[in-house]
Amino acid sequence: MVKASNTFYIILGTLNFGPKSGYDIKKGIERSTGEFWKVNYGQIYPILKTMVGEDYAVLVTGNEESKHERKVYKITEKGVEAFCEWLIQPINFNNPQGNELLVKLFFGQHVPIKDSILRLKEYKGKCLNYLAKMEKIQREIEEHLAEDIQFDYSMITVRHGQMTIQAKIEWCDECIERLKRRLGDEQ
Amino acid sequence: MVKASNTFYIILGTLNFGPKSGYDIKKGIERSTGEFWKVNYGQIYPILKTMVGEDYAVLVTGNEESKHERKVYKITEKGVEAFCEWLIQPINFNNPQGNELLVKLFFGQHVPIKDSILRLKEYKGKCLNYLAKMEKIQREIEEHLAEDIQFDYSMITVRHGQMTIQAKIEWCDECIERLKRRLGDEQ
DNA sequence: TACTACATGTAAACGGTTACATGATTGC
DNA sequence: GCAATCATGTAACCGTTTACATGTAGTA
Repeated sequence: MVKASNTFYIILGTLNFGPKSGYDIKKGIERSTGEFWKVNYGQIYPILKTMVGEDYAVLVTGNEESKHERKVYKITEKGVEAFCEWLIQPINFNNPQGNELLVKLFFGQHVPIKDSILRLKEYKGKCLNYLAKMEKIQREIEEHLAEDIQFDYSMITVRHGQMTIQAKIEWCDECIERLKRRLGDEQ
Repeated sequence: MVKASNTFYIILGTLNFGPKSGYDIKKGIERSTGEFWKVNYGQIYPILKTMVGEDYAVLVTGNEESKHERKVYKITEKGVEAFCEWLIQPINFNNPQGNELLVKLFFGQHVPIKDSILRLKEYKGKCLNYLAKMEKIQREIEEHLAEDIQFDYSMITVRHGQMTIQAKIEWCDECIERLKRRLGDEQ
């Protein structure tokens, strides 16, 4: 298996919903994972070329040589395998490029539900640690920066950290509940 | 003025709190803006070199030629000017590299309080629009994806968007209140 | 006719990350 | 003496963004 970027696999995952052109892929990603992982044509077209070269996808309509004709690509078996393999790889929760957790949860139908729940629990744990760290920083600011011109500006950033992380913790709980319910439905 | 990256100005802003070495800058950024803007030595040292070359900073201790001696840099008047100029430039709220709004609010003591409030109000407006968009997407999913295997996985990502944005809206309100209080204290 | 959306593609530039090299200082 | 931390620096690499080039199809 070739080592490839997350963007490579997100394109592969989009193709896994059904055959698409580069243009369709862009629109599709904008409507689905676009809020937490962005792609542009400068990445899509070269990646599509590599995918065909490496047999992760095949051209189903359009001519390979023509430059302005719509070309539709279909994922291959090898492509599906590589995509599913990538899905179960560990997540970098701090990737500044985009939200890997959300991307992999979005494609969760190709992964055991229990694994998605486990990921959410792992992430919730990290959030709780982070929240404790933020609260410690807040106390430090209140001790060392009280009366300082910087006080309010430091508090603004710390409160952002606390409030968004608190929301993520609640989101984890909601998602875990949602997936547990589905786990129950299946049996 | 030279066009420079946000990282350049964040380093300049850190230096604006007081003279520091490259090592200090790294530690300082990790403790302050590190949660929403990361830097590493591969950026810091070359940038510091440029800063001295362009007169944004000067070396106050240590020899320019030595390779393993601690070097402390101090921001110049030109550096302060460039930093303040950058601070008032429009923000790209969608920069995936880091959170420009948080960075510029953090350095808010060098900007009129009213301008920081205005920025928060502008951002809150964008959040409200985004929330409306998310709620529309949620309705679309409920209409078109009900009973679909993808339903829960799409809901997970949409709910993340809704819940984190809701937290950001509340954060904006809290920050606006905080800064208004300070505006009152000044008079 | 002109505008908009559809559609593909490349090259250069940009910025950030990683790996590596080197050495000084502090505390056990 | 050894480990950890302090400390500076470069080069290669990687992935994303931007600018540019080109052309088609539908519609007002």
